[in-house]
Amino acid sequence: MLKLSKKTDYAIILLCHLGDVDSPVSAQEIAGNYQLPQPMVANILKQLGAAGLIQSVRGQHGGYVLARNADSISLSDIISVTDNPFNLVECAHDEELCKVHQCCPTRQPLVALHRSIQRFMEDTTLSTIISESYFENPDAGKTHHETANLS
Amino acid sequence: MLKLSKKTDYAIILLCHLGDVDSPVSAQEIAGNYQLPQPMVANILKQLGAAGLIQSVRGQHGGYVLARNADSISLSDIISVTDNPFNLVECAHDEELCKVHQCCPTRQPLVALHRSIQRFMEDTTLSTIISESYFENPDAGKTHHETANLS
DNA sequence: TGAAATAGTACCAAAATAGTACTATATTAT
DNA sequence: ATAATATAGTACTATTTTGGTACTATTTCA
Repeated sequence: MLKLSKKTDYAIILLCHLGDVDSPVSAQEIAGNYQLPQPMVANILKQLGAAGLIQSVRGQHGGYVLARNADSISLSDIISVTDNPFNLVECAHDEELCKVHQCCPTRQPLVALHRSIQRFMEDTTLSTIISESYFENPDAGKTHHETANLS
Repeated sequence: MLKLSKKTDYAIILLCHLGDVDSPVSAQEIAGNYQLPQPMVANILKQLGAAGLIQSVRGQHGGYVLARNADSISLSDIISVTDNPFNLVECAHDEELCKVHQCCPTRQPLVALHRSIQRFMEDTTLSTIISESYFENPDAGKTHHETANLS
């Protein structure tokens, strides 16, 4: 239906939270904070950890911290973990998947759209998202980053 | 999973076909031509008809023709019929749907992405798609239209 | 009047999404 | 030591969406 999954939606929220804090944050803590289902949050954090976007700290006062700088984590990275690698149309990365690629009218323009969205998602980083969210909810003053833009 | 449904994919193919022909084309004819399941094709055409994008001609030599000019049918129009109205994130058109809109970091950047994609889909018309498909499969010579572009 | 087409609706199966549960392991405070 | 609190890994379930089918009625024309 051409929308982001809740998993991705949640993941962005979680990562933004981690980007704001230095000490490890637990799944419970985040779930409580944003009123999200705790097991879901735990699962997503596990996946993000396995993918190397965040680092886990086990034990009693454990939790998660970002594994890299917030401006080197792109929206594309996140979506690759929580959805699948982005593919607007199946044939976007493999022309042979198309039954009618000899005469398919859709490939050219849809692949163009695919690439544009892809680039946007690569250019939009966690830094971008965090700074924009401050712009909207200015209860803290942080530096303002450049925003990737499609147009 | 952030991809177009088959229904949308098929719809674009069907509409492109109709855009190339003047006399009514039947569901069977198109299904056969592109090797798509006939009942699916019939259903999609029904929906496109109900939505006013194409016009039906009943009776023995009936079928469908475009109801309007190909350059006044946008990708957005098509997707509205075959998927749902496009919504990258639920809150894109209704902020109140967001449980955490007080502190949600995602809204601002994702709504920006939403709007960009939306605009692209409004700017890309059936004409665009048809002319680009000729560019890729040049077995006929037609005029070349401007292409909506995200970047 | 029969063949070929759309109109309308209802249905079904498979796949994806959203969310849960359980067991094991690591860390630390007491 | 050990209890408490955390992640790690995996497997499972329910709901929703998608993809596709079926059936009956109506229209048109040869």
